Amino acid sequence: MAARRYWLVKSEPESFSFDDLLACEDQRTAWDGVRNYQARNTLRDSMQSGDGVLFYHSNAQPPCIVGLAEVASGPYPDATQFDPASDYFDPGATRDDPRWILVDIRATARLERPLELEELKRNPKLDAMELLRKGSRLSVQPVTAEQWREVLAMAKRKAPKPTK
DNA sequence: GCCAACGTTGGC
DNA sequence: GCCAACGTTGGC
Repeated sequence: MAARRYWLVKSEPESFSFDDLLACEDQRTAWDGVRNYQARNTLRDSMQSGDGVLFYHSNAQPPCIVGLAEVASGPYPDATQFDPASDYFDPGATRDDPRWILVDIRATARLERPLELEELKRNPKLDAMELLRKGSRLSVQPVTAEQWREVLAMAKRKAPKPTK
């Protein structure tokens, strides 16, 4: 059995928040709507059931990591690509040759406190995190085991004093 | 609302 | 294959 891996997924809380995930039956949902090839390849080729997931709120005030989740299925086709009524409909995709793949995500725990982007940026141990790279827009991205541990450790520490 | 950084599209 | 135009993401 392969070692557990770690990931970060972004979601705009206005469209789907961590609370929305907690409200789902079994706290799980199909992580649909990803329409970026690099993110698709990660979902399809690398994510495995049981992997750890950091749940990040983008376009939020402030943007922050709010919770933990896990990959709860293997990869399978995103049904929204076949649905003409969906915003995610892709006329170029067919059931025989699906273009977009997803996995299920299940919430496991809310963080002790939200970790704001600003605070993450100030932690030198997270310098190499994909989320913090300038211009990074990937909505599904890898996290190293060290980064995962550091994020969890930060959440257990007290919030830093505001700097402004 | 602005805009930098990317990704995609399509003419050539 | 190049690259300009356009669309999207997402912090600020």
